[in-house]
Amino acid sequence: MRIGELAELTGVDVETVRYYEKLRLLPSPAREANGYRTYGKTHLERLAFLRHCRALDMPLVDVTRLLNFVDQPASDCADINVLVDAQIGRVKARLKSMRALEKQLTALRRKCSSPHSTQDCGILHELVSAAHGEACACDAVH
Amino acid sequence: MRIGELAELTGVDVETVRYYEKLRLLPSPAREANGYRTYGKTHLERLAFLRHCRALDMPLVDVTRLLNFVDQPASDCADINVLVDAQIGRVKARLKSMRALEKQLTALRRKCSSPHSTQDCGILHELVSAAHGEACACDAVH
DNA sequence: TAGAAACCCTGTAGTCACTACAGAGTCAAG
DNA sequence: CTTGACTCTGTAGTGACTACAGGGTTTCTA
Repeated sequence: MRIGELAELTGVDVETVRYYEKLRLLPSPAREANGYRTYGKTHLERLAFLRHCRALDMPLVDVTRLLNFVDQPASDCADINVLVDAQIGRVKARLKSMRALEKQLTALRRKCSSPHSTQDCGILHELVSAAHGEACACDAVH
Repeated sequence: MRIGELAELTGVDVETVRYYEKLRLLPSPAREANGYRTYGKTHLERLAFLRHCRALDMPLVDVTRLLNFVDQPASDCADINVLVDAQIGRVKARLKSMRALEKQLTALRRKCSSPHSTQDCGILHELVSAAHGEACACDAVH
């Protein structure tokens, strides 16, 4: 299997496959006589695993560590839980701030419905007020 | 006011203030005889405005455009709404995927509670299964 | 069989919004 | 007088890619 096919099957960009190889997340594949990379089933699986972790928004350093665990089936799995828990923590925190953000933005948006000159724009007015230290619609929500 | 004080008042890192200046988001301040930057009230307000927009997670290009609107009070504000709406859209989309992500991760986490060898780890097993194209706990949720 | 389109290679630079130095000068307090 | 805190410029690093530039190879079509 050439790099294009592997990329197609996993939904990864060709450039990204090469990028993972450079970072040693994927083992260097064999080469054809012309220098083209050839991949096997193991590469496909490892890349699918990798993408699955990335779909869970795990940083590549964590994925690297998970892949090390996969390579050493006899080791203890406690560290895996720590890793996943940390990821859950990150996601929860981000989720919380995103929810606040959404409220702030919609509150701000309500300040201006019909188009008029920027001089009278409620949105801009709110944002400028904030610069003067006054209360802003988007602060109030929080 | 020197850069340290400005940074203190706005809660921005000193390096970041200089960074904003380099990107022309902040006008170049006057200099003391020794070359130190001196800032006035307008700088403070502009920087506060900037940070407020950043707190709403707006990209700096959008902030630049908003600042241009502030500088030209006579122009039409319809574009501001477009800009804010786009930001709301981005946040909503991100929120949706973060919610799904949280569910996926907690489903995955449930696969392994007590520590054992990685060979038998439910989490790793799920992740590897995914690499074989099988259903995974975290897919099911979605 | 010629030529074009699609693929592959390496290497480097760009993205975003900072952050972290290195290496130097300046200033205030003890 | 020296220590520490501040300031300066400029460059490089972060994370996870993405986008070339400038080549070579393969495959399809006319």
